[in-house]
Amino acid sequence: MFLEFKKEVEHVLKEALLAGVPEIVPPAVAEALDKGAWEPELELEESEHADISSRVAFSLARTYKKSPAVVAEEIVNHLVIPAENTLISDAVAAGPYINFYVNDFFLHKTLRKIKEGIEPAGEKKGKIIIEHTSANPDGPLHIGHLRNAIIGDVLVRVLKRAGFDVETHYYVNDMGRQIGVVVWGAERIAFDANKKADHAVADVYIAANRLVEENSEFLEDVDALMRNYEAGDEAVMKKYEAVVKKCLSGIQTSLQRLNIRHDLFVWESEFVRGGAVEEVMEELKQKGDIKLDGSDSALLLKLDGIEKELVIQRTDGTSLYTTRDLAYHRWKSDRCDRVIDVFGKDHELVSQQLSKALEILGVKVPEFVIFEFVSLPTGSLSTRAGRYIAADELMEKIEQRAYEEVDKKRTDLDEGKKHEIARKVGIGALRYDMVKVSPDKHITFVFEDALDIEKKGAPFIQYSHARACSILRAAEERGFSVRDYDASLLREESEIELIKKLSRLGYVIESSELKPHLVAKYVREVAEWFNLFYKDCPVLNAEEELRKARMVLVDCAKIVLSNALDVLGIEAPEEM
RNA sequence: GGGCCCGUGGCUUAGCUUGGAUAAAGCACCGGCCUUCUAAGCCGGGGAUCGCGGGUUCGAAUCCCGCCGGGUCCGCCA
Repeated sequence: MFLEFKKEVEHVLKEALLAGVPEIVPPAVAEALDKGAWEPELELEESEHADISSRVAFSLARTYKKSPAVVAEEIVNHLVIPAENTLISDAVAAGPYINFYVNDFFLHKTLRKIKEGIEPAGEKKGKIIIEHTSANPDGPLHIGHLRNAIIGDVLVRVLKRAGFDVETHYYVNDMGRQIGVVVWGAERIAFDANKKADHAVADVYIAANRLVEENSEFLEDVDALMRNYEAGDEAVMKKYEAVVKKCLSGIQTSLQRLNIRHDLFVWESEFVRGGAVEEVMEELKQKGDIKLDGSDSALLLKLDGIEKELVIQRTDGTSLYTTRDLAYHRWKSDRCDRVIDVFGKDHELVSQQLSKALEILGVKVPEFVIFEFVSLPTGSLSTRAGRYIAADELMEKIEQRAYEEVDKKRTDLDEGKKHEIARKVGIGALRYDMVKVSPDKHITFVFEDALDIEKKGAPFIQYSHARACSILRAAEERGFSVRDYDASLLREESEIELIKKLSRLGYVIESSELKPHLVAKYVREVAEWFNLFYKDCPVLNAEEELRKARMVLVDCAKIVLSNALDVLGIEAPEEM
């Protein structure tokens, strides 16, 4: 509803500017005005002093040669708020600011719209393909992957809500050396059948890697495997497929537990065998600034503004990761309107090279969401040094920690229920922790902090939701129902502020599309306001008419909380 | 060495795109609140030279330049 209010303010303010400005504007602007071409900058901003505020008077003050406060006053004098069917109650000049306030109709309409159901955005805005996680299939996910996966997944959810048709990809790097090592290792080391598939693969990878490092002839075996795989040798392909699929099945189990799913797993080898990589290479040779590296003739591509040339083909003629990625991006680009990649900071240069090369090919350049690294107090993550925390281990511990909490607080519940709540709270806390911070902020992962359910993260929000559910449950038990209600009875500050907060869901989704942490902040604020309302305003014990109105408000808060949590991929428990 | 990112109370952060109304939260700390819908909650308190130094501006956490500290990348790896 807030979006509608904002639009109306924009309209009204613009009309006022067009009506009020002419006498004093400079000739150039006056001329544009005559042609109807002047698009005034409204400078609207959120404000603690109003529901929305404009500081346009500041910038006009210069041309007016009057003080901002006087200008604001004059604009307000020209401001006409429609007599009816408006969401604006008032516009006042507060010094240099023009403050706009919502009216009762806005509040009523907000509740009505929420009760009718949260609309998943009216018109379709086009198709987006978003790639995230894409961890190499040589072992389980660790915390670094987790940040990628969770940011990516929240982005997917935000964009879907914003009205896009979203397809999620996991790009499977099945052609790298490390996969070759695993496949080689799988021929002589058995997978531990008692372990989760991806962990079993990691064991073999680590063991095989050690053997290969100690013995260079093994290395040649691996190279041979890689060549044969790229060439499409049937028997080798079968071996690869078995290993990669095994690992992916384990990874998918982890992702599922996190409430994340991908629509498509795209194997990079498809682009080699399907000829797409070859096509890209040929085209780059024609359109790009190509040079040969020495006599051995690896192919280098010069990219605008980037010091280092990009190697697009090895001396032996085989392809490289980046070239295959180019083919993948061209394919994606043909199938959608926007391409979004969630990459770690270490891939930033790659993303720039990718963009430049795609420009040469005339392919739509993807949008990148680059997130900074997750490190441990002991230093940066390193799989080889054994300095990492597996996602599975983390989920296990955090759920267990959540269980202890539920067990302590709800002795009345049965085990199944307690475990279910613990799962929702634990995973929710983890997801919230990963997404609440801006992607370009470096994170030091402290295990104890992540396990600390007490901090104002997901559990706090889920708790508000559970409280709302609890009131509605109790109301039902007492036979209270609401057919008609009078929203104008909601006059307490905490009631009005809560409604205003609820009205912003659509606005937040709209305005934070590539900034998932803003959604996290919003949900927390809704929960805070709900808690204030909960404290201030008894629902069940209120006089009948007021009770009905408050029940509606509780219901709306519940709806917004669960929807906003869903945008974050966090489940909303009915009780905690 | 060069590119990119980060640096806001003791700790973790929001605000920076588009400069404006007392710099906003959480954790921790101190003090209050369970005979009323779940205290995983609420209220109050102390605590910030917005890394440092210049500049632009009527006005800078926000824009520009320099510096310092941390991260990351700079493979015929992925």
